[in-house]
Amino acid sequence: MYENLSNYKNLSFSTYNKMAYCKIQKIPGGTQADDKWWENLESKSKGKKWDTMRHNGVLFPEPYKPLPKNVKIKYDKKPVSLDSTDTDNPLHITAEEAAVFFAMKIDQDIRTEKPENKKAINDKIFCKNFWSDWKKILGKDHIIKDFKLVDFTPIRDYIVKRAAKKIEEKKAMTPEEKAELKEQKAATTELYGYAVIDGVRLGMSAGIQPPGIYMSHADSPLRGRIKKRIQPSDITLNVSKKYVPECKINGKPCKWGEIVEKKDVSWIASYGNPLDSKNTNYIYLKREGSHWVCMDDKVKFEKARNLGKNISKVRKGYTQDLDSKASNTRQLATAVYLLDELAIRPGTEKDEKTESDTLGLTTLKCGNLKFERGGSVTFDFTGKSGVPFKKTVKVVESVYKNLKSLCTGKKDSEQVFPDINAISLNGYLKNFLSELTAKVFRTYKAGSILQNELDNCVPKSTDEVHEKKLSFNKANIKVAQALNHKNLAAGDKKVDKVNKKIEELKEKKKAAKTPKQKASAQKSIDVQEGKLEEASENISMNTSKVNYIDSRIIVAWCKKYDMPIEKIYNKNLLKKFVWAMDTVSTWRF
DNA sequence: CCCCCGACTTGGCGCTACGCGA
DNA sequence: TCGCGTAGCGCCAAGTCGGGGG
Repeated sequence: MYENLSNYKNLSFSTYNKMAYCKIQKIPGGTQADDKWWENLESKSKGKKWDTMRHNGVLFPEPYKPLPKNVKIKYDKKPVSLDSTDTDNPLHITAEEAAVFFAMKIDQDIRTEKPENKKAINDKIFCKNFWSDWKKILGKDHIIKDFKLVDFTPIRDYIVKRAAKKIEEKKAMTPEEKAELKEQKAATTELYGYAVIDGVRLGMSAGIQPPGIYMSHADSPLRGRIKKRIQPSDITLNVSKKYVPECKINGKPCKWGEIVEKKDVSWIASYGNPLDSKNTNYIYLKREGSHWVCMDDKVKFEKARNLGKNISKVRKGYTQDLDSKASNTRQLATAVYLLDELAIRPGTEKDEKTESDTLGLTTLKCGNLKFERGGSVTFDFTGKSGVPFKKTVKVVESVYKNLKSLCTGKKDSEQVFPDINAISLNGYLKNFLSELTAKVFRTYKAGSILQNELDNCVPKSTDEVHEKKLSFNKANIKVAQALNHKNLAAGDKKVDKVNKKIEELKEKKKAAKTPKQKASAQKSIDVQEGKLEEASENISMNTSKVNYIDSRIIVAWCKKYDMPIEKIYNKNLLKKFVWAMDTVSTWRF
């Protein structure tokens, strides 16, 4: 598996990088990264990211395979055949294919809502949006006129059965067949899984989004709309002009939409979002293998650290403004106080016609605030991706007074901060610290909480690895709580499950005959109990680990207490944070 | 000058490979 | 060896924010 962290002690950033990446970078057209390559990387003139970029283009999804002729939807209880070959419409999808998409969603829950009443088929907007797109594919003379009379269950039942059969077939495969399948996959990865940047091969994921139905994470007014099938002519490739790859779809030659050579960006290909071509989708290097992401991460954490160094100055600044005579300034200062205190996202403005009405700091409405006795305020709103945010905090007197006056005489649906937005908030923050933006507060919060928790967490040298891991998790949970990262799908079942397991393990411990068995049972109990808090609040630690926690804090702690870092970071995270591995044990956020 | 959108980060969750206990 | 549960990986949705362009 992974070598122990101690092997990497005192390696420089570039040396470690080379160890991680260069061993595997032998491909036609790509040489191994040498010192010069890494030096160039750091010294590239501003805005320029690469000199040569080479890749084999993008990978299109499989074409649609028609259903057997006897599998049909029912319209008004009678079987109806749908066209399965004509894709001559703006979505490039056959009428039957669209029906298959819908049939596979009818039992699915709309995310964020209670499952019992929120099957997609019962969601009026979901159905209305699908119907309006499907109607266009069917054409206006089609016999299907009333969506309510369409029964998709025959297709659903067929697809479910087919999927089950496929699993059985896979199980029944001989080792040789399995090996061949694996080889095929590897061959595709070999061809489409890498880009060569300035002569160095790096992982990319070349897959174009397949067509389907747009499933919003929250309550987007566009949920249920059909996402079109992307055509080669929709694709813009970013590639060195002398290395433009051949365009092929299902083995047939085709033509790329556009070829560009934009050296100031890191994307490899782009195309209009399949739902709404005003937005752009991108193909990038894999996050964990991208040297650009590595370097940007480092910059991001340094910004957060800089906020930490200057936090008293920043606090002093906005505290003064809390009592400013100008209403605008008071609003800004109050918002920054909340940013600092609660690490809420800034809340950029949204288009209510096409986007969910999830909220952030500057878009909060008076109905989201409740003024409690004793100077506390409860914040209750739905945030990014439909995650509920509900916290009660005691605020300083000026903030309480400001918030109260901002909400007095206003309807619940009116904005708490009518005169500010994310842009003006960021502009205001620049007064205190250049390069400071609202989201930096979240990164700063994550770093400072983890550093604090780990400072107070001093494992005994006799502790086993799993005990150290538990201590670490406790600290990580604190961070995830602060950032309100949750896993809603698990519901309440998770806690019950953990509790049940603990009971079982206790029984097992009682029944244990040898001290060794007893100890092993206790270890399992510890692990489960460690999960209890996480489960009870549906906390998800992953997002903070991937995006918010400065890996240097973790590396330093691991070195200090001889904790193998691979117990905290998986393979990909080890790669993503490769730049931090030479951090010394005394390093602090 | 301002606003829209380009480019990138951040987010939850479904799927699957894999490891563990029976 | 087999079935089962789970971590983790990849997918794609949903944010942030600065600067290009009208």
